[in-house]
Amino acid sequence: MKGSRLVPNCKRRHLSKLFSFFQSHRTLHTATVTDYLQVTSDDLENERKGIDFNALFKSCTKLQQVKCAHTLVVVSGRFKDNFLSSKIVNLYSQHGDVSLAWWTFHHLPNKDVYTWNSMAFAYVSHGRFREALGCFNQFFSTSGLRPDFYTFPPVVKACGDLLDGKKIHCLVLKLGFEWDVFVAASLVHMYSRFGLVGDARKLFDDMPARDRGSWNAMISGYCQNGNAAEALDIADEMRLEGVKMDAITVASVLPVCAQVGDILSGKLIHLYVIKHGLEFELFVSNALINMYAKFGSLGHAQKVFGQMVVRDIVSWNSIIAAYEQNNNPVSAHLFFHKMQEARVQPDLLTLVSLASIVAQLNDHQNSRSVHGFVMRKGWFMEYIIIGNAVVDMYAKIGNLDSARAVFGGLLIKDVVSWNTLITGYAQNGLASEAIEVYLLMGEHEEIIPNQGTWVSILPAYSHVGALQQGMRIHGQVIKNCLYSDVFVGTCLIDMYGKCGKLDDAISLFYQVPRKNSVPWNAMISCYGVHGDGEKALELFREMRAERVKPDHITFVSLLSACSHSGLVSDAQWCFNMMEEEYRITPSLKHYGCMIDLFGRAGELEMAFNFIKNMPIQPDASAWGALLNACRIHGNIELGKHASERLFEVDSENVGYYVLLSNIYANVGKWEGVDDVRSLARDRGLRKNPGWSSIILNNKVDVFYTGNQTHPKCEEIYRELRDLTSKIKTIGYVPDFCFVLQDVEEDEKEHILMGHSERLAIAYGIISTSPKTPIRIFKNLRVCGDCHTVTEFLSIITEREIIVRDSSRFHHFKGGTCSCGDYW
DNA sequence: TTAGGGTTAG
Repeated sequence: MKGSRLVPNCKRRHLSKLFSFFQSHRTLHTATVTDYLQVTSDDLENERKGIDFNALFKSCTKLQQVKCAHTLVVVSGRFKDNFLSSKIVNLYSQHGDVSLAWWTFHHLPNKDVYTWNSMAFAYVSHGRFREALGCFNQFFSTSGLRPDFYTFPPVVKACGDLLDGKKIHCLVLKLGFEWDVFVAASLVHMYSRFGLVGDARKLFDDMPARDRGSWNAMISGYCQNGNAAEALDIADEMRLEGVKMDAITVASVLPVCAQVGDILSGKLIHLYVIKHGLEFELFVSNALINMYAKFGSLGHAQKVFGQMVVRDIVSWNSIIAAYEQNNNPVSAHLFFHKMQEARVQPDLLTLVSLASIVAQLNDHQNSRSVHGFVMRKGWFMEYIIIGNAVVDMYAKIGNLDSARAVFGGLLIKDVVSWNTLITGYAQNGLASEAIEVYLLMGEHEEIIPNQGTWVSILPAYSHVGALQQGMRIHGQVIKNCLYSDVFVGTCLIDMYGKCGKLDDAISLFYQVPRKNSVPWNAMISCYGVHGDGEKALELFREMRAERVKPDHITFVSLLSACSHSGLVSDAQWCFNMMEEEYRITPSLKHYGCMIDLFGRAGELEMAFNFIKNMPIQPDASAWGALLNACRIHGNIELGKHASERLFEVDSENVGYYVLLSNIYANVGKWEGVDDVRSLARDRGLRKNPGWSSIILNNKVDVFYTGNQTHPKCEEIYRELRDLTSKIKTIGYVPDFCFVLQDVEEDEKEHILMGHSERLAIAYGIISTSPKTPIRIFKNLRVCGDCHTVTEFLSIITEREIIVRDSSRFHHFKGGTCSCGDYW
């Protein structure tokens, strides 16, 4: 290397490294320095005298050319100068290369306090807290020097736990540095960081002098502990003492306004920001974007973002997350593109948002790209958050195999990882897999279940009707003092309701906070499932009396409850109120409920007119509801029309073919049944995996249709054959229109016999003592033939049989069912 | 010459 020839006194190895850096900086300034050194190469000793070292060094530092400055120090032989070397350490700590900072520091023979402080600070500013503390300990035990005011603040910041913090605090007291405003502020912050905000406040109150930094430390202490009221109070106190808020104060307080939903304070602070010219501060703008995003005020968030002169990765992440978290993945994705156009490199949090965007868009192709990008970056190894986000992404797009694979590959799993997978299975209707993962999680003692766990597992248990297991979770919830949590409470209400324990659901409902619509919706839905529309309406009136604002889900539950109970005029009252009073635009689900309501009540013309007048395109559920009504009331013509429209929008759902075939069969039009069968066969039926579950001795047994893998399979089928021949003697005739396969009658009977609820009922009969009631849970709706069979079974076995299907409870007793539906 | 307090998270 040229450089090493220039300065024979310097260590060749170090110089070559430095000069390669030096040469890579091809700025005008470095070129000047290089030329200057070249000229002096012939007789360094003589020429050295002529170099205006100080001027060059100053220019280098001013232009942040730290490597040039470093080279200058080394080639001029001044690297043993504490002042200069410490300056280099500081420069490196500002400009990225902490290892070069250490190298400079390490080769200084006689380090002074300033040098040690600089090195510790370099580590702290790079987040390498353990090394910073190590540096301090070494300084304290080996240097024999006395720390100064500058020593403590970075070291206090580096403390990883309360014990470290207290040790440093003792040392501060022992050496008498506690009244320095910087030292005191860092201690205040340290105590708040470890949750001891009271101790922090005591230190703050004892301070003889406070500057803005001290106030900021105390305010941020409250903010980070979620004490919003105290934070806002003390900000007020600060104002009264004549200390103005700066960018740091504002950036600390804004997230708290968002946290506690105090939009008024947030907006007042925004006004303050504008008035005091803080709106172009990066941290302030970023905090404003985040606050507005949490309030759902995307227009304001975008306005702040648009007015920013300088944006960093946090600004981009914030605006992307703003749209992503307010369910606007398209705009979020657009901002991601703009970020790429601006050549800003995405970081971990960008990818966390992107994973969610991809999931919301159900974009299978890009889900792979996100996964690949994260893998190439090696982030899975280090950060749980992104691993969990990818698991969640796959689960949300229904790719549970990939979700499971990514989950399995995570080196570290936390409770969120487990919750994510459980929720993924549960929300994709795979309740037994969700339960399996939950039980597996129980084998890992280090994973402590939390609110998210209960909220993910309870719907799975209620889905399969596992009352005992659900009750056990209720016990754990009480033990963990989460019984007043509105989300856990709502899941418990739902679980008791869906497991047939309506009374328990109600008493729990009156124990949880009922300020928002969530628990009300669950309870209204419970009444609906149990066929009690009147009670659902009564509860809705109570909700209005308590001034709780209903949402779109409230009305879906309510309308569906009315439709099953035939409460036509009440439903119309609700439907009108939804738009007129609550300004909720009806969605397809609401329209579907209304069509179902008119249809069940026999008002087929009204239902048909309602569809024709819909302001949005009717979907399969709308036509499906009409088709079902046609089946109930035997209207072939309208049924045919409905099915034609239906098959235009969804030609794959096997259930609709069954409905149509049933319409023809009910009026003896067997050629129509045959037509539907061949139509279904030609189009290739999508098989709906139907299952039923039964719980015996705290164990859930799940039966799939046609399932032959159960250990007691033979006994079950034998019992079913016996029972079928018995019920035939008292009038049962199999209804083959529920079988769409074009096979012989024997085979059709066998297919019907394999329906999952029959397997579950037969298993219940052979496994329990006579006359014990049997409870079955089922994911789809009970087919008409199974309904008839169960009515007969309730006669010959003298048992109550309770079947909860996807929409309601059927209580069979003495040959009749409580559901009131026409089969 | 060096220090404290600040924005995004599954």
